Amino acid sequence: MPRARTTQTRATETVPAVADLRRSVGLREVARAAGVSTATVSRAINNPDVVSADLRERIAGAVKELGWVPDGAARALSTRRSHTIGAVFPALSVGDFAHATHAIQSELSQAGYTLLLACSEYEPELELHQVRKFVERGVDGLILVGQAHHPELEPLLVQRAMPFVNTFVYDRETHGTCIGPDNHKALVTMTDYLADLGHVRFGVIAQSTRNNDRASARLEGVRDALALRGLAVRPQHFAMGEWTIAEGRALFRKLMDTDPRPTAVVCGNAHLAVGAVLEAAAMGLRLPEDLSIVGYDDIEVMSHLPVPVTTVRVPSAEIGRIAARVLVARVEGKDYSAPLEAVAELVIRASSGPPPTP
Amino acid sequence: MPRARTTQTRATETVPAVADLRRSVGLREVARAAGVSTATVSRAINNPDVVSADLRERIAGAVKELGWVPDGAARALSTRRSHTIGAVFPALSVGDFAHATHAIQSELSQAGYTLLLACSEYEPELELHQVRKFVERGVDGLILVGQAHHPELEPLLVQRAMPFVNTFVYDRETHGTCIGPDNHKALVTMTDYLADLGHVRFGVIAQSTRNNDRASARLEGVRDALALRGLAVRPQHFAMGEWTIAEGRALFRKLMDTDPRPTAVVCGNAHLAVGAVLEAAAMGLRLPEDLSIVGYDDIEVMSHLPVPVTTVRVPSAEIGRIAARVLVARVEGKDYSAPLEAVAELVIRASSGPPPTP
DNA sequence: CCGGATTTTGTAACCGGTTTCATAAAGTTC
DNA sequence: GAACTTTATGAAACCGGTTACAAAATCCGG
Repeated sequence: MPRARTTQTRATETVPAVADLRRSVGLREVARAAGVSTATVSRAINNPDVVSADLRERIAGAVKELGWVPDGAARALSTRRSHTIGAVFPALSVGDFAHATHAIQSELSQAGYTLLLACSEYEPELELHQVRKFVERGVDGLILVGQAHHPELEPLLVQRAMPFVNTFVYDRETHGTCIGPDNHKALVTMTDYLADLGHVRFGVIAQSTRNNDRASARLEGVRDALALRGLAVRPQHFAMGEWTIAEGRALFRKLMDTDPRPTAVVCGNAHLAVGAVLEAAAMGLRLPEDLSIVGYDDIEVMSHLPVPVTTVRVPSAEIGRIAARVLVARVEGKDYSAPLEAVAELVIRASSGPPPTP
Repeated sequence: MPRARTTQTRATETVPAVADLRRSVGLREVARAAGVSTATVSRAINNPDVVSADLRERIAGAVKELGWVPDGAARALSTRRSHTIGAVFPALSVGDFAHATHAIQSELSQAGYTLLLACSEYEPELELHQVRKFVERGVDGLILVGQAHHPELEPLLVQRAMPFVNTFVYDRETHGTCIGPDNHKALVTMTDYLADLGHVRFGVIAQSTRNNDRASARLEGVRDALALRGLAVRPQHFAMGEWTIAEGRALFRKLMDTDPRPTAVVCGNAHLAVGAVLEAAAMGLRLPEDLSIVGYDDIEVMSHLPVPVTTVRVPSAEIGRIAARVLVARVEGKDYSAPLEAVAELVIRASSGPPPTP
């Protein structure tokens, strides 16, 4: 900014103005400027009440004047606290996780913490690697997704007494370390709802359950609920693939290419459901008269499609928020009790109804 | 490990076996165990070639045995490098940003860096705050979005010689510090395309341009392109709001509630476009016979709607990847030249065509 | 105005790595 | 084998804060 009066004087001296640029100001400099010891400056920052108002003011002045910014690394080294929380998600661009990330970040930021983010790409090996990196970075706690981790993961954390929470899962067995919906129960509920409407021939379009205990649990939910009624999904009515709209369309088409067709199709996630519903429309099938389609996770478009889609609403943001709070509390030794099971609500819309009467 | 021969002797002394649990192992311990100095251990880790194979092996053994993990804070303090990059996005759950985040993270991780993530909620004040926090945390570089920042932001970074890049914008003037599409140009192209089809009455549905120079630039693009042909958007054909599908529907309805109606509606982002298209369908309008609707940003659902939507494809992931690479290169003093302008490609689908012949 | 309790402040030892510089060991050359 | 490089190691200073402990200043009742 200060374009200065360069040409003003007769270019006699070469200005050594840039002088102090290199030597960054530290606590020592501030202390000297304020005429106190470094200990006092440190106290004035972290524990103002124990410093006399007089000095506190002088120090504040010096800090501002020198534009001092405390060095996080030094502080972390000294206090053994980085005020940093690491989160490892399987993917970052998936709606749920993106919303959770946002909530976590915002909650942490408010509590004076910073979020370190990494991605495991649904690979336990990579998850372990990322966690290890975070431990090296000195995070104060960790947020993970799911309960099924690499076998070395838990020992690593337990050994270092590193606080962590598993999100997007809930299970009475491990209450206290997990925060999320009960995936199994959610799909039992959904399946019961459909079965109660009279459906008997169920189809399932699922995302890969590889390294994904949430998806597995959901699948099991459908199976278990059906089994209780003596029903099962026929092999040709079951399809598994990626979690894209395109895949949803393709798999749905495959399911419809059978005889008899299923009368209710349960989709393992939102994108698959959107794909299935759009493909059904393209095929000229009427929902719910000809068949019912339901999804999992309530992204905005679900309720706006020509036929709004019945689904399970997962409060991702809330899960993130609670995870962050619980973790921060644990790190700081306070205790914060919150409901750890996130209720996954069944949202019934027009895409589901009684099976067609033959 | 050395569970020792505790019960060997007759349980005389109370075993202080748990002893070393608390005292975490540090470089010193490793050095002692390997019978070398700390300097050598440090070198064995960071600069293996200068250490003899013999010692290197002994040290590796000690490290593994003691389960030592280097302390990032100490290292950061000593090297003045945190191997950490901060990114501040206006929002995290928006598709573009989520994809970019993912790409950045993955790229950084590969280069041995960790991503710190924060969110500005489209508030310059908050952005500044987050950036400040990151500076304190000692990040090596910063990734921002847009070019319009809080006035104190750039000075803060420049003063500390902190490398940074602005993403999702491109502008010849500031080449070198920005990576993204030329938002203005993209919408000029789009508008020209529509005008060339014969459209004259344009409608615009835009997201708020408050603190969003990308959205503003896009809007200007439409205006400028039209002005070149002596055209302008009538006030009643212009609507602005949030960036949700619901809002898109509402605003579209409002635009259609005019006489004469626009024959081409340009939407400022993907969600608004999806909403507009779905509302058009609900209103029984045929695309593109009755009118054309186009969007910005190509999310998957755009191509799967009953009438696939013409839009501009923004390579968010690529933007993130390049940003990460450029920044890392800059931090490490290498130079890495990459195309900084991300081409925003016009994707023409069924939702646009010539205006109806009256 | 004194002795003891209380509050403020300073000194210096950490935190756990990296790195400079000196020294010891090994290798080269003639 | 002496003189000179080159290479491998160690001792100790340093990065920039925090904090235990001691010393100094202030307050207080009697």
